[in-house]
This record gives sequence, C-alpha cells and structure tokens, in this order.
Amino acid sequence: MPKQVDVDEQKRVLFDAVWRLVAREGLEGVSLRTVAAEAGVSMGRVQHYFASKDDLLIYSLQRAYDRMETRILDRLKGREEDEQAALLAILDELLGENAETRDAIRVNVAFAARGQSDPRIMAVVTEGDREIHELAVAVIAAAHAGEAGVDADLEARLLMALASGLGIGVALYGASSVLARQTLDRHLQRVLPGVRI
Amino acid sequence: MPKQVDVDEQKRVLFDAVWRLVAREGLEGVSLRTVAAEAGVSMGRVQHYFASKDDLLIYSLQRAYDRMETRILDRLKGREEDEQAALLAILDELLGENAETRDAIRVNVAFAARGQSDPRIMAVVTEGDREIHELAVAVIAAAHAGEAGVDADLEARLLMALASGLGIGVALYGASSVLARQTLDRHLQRVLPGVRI
DNA sequence: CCTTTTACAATGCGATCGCATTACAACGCG
DNA sequence: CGCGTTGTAATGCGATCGCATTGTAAAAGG
Repeated sequence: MPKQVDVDEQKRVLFDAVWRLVAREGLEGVSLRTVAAEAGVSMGRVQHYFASKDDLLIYSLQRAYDRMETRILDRLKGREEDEQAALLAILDELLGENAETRDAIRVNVAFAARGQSDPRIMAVVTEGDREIHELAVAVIAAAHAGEAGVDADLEARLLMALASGLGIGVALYGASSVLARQTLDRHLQRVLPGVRI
Repeated sequence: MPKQVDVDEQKRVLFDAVWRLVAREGLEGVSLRTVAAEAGVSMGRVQHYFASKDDLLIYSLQRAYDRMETRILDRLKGREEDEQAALLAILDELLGENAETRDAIRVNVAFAARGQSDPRIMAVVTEGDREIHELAVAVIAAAHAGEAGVDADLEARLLMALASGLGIGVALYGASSVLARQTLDRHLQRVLPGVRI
C-alpha cells in the first residue's frame, strides 16, 4: 500500500473551506476553484477527494449537521439524559445567538433552497426533524401531564416553527438575537411553565 | 419620437420569467440567457430594459413584493379598514397555502440569502417589516385592551416569527400546509381570543 | 529493487456566464 | 422624404465554471 494520509482530516479541511465560503458568500460562492483557494490547496486535491461538486456539497451538508449536533451536545455536557435540557439546547441552536450558529442557519437555508430540485439534499436536510419533534412532544406532554386539552403534537410543531422562524429572522433578516431570545422565552413560559425563569 | 412600446409591460414579461425561474430552480437558475429563453425573447431585449443583471434582480424583487401585496389586498376585498382582517390576510400570505404563495416565499428566501452580501437587496427585503409589525401590535393591543401583563410588541414579534417559520417549513422543507394552518390557529386562539373560530 | 497503488498538481476542454459591441428595423418629427 | 431616436437581434470577448486528462512523487508489498 502506498502513501497513507488521514482521509477524514483532508476532507475536513475542505469542508471547513466550504463552510466559510457558504457562510460568507452563500452557496453561489462555492466552486471547486474557490474551495481549493480557500483551503490553500490545489484544485486537483479537491477532485481527488470528491468525485463531483455535488458529492462535495452533500458531504459538507452532512458535516454541517454533525457540527450542529456537536454544539448541542456541548451545551448539554453531562445532562444528556435530561430531555427538557436537551430540547432547550436544540432551541438555543436554532435561535442563532452566536456567529457560528448563524452561519449554520445560513448554510442550512441555502441547502434547503437547493433541495427543492435535488432530492438527495432534501433528504439530508429533513433527516433529523422527526427525532427532534418527538423529543419536543415528550417534553411538552410531560410538562402538561394530567391536563386536558393540550395537544402536545401541535404544541411541539408550534414551538419548533417559532424557534426556526426566530433564528432565520436573526441569521437572514438581521433581527436582534436578544429580542429573539425574549420572544422565545415568552412562549416557553406559556407552553413549558416554570422553565428557565 | 420613435417606436413606442409599453415599457412596464415589457419589464413585466421579463419579471414573470425571472419569477418562474427562481420558483423552479432558485436564484442560481437565473441568467440573462435563461431569462430571455423563458420569456421567449432575445437576450438583447433583456439587456435593453435592464442595464445589468443586478438591476434585473432588484426590479424582480420589488415586483415580487408588489405581487405579495396584491394578493393580500385581494384577500381583503372591501375590508381594507379592518386591521384585524388585514393582519389575518398577511398571515395567510406568510403561511404558503397555495402554490403561488410558496413560490413567493422561496423567491423571498433566495433573495434574503443573497442580501447578506448586497445591501441593496437587504434594504428591499426588510422594507415593509416595520409596517407589518406595527399593524400586528395594534391588533394585539386592541384585543387585550385593559389587560395587564400583555406586551403587544413582544406578542407581535412572536406571531410574525411563528407565521414565517411555518411558511418556510411549508415552502422549503416540505411541511404540510394543513398542519401549518392548524398550528397558527392554535396560537391565534391564545393571542387573539375569539378570532376565526 | 521495483512494481503498483495512492496522492496529489497542472493543464486543457467545452459550456456558460455577464456584458459590450455592432447592425439594423421601426417609427415620429422637421 | 430623410433623419434621428429607440427597440431588438446577433455576435464577440474575457472570465469562470465542472470535469477529464495527464504527469509525477511517494511509499508499501513482492
């Protein structure tokens, strides 16, 4: 066997370049040449690790979700079993309070737009939704145990739509993340009474 | 004076082509050549009416908002003075229940993404926000007149973020518009009691 | 040692991009 | 009737695109 390199590490370097380009200029700023330049490598290297531009984009999208998951788990540090804490960590991620999270939202939306005409992208983009929804249902149902008239499924959809709407407002339309936080907290007071003040 | 044509009509033909292209393939599907082909005219004609591609895009974005406004006013037919009805019509527009509205949302988001690096686009995209927000504040405040503890400003932001989050879910992530409607109605029951059932 | 396989780098190709240029057709005005 | 302005088409240019091709350096296995 010939020269050995860390393939995952090489791919990660290229993904980092894609990430920076998408966050800075949107998906239209990504070309094999710009990715190579941003990563400081030759274009041949990019082609060596990704057979096509689509492969590079799909890989980058999957890594973007990995990165989101990592940030959420970082926030959870040691409370992975606490469903309520997990939901709040996910909401934090959706809200776009720090620059990296806002980048993630922009990357996400850019891919979702392209996903309209590319089923492979759409599949990745909607992959984790069911899991998160079920978590939200569980937490909301637990908070309203014994109460009648609370549709946890509906409330979960409402909460997630609100959070992503707020996050997109922040990341794409320049809204204030402080106001977004206040707005989400107002709703959380209603639907999860007694949580986080 | 030489040959006279209806300039606005000619521009509208080109805008319609841009609209269809963006809705179908996203902003990256728009080029001077594809617009000309979609409109069934020569490329020279496109260049004659728009000095640059950016001009074409800015114009198209503004017309896209005109179209949204027209749809909202259509829904209002004769109840233009009813602030509550106006707000509900705007929410309907944001929710993406019919195909043209979903197109509008996709067009919007595509432009917003590009607006990150183009202040002219961002200005157009955020233009009408203040007006709509103030309308929502007025309606919510009126519905809770005399009550204490209701922050109409906050509730207005919450409502609009929820509606746009739901609409983006429908238009970009393939969510069900029926569920989106139910979800919005659930929230409206809370914040505007006694409205629409 | 030497072959084989991997890891690149460099370059070329055809297509497409935005835009400039050029040519011409059509029509109102002196 | 020219004449000039405007509307429209056609074409060219330089840049950039994704991708294919080619060449080569390096290291593990026979």
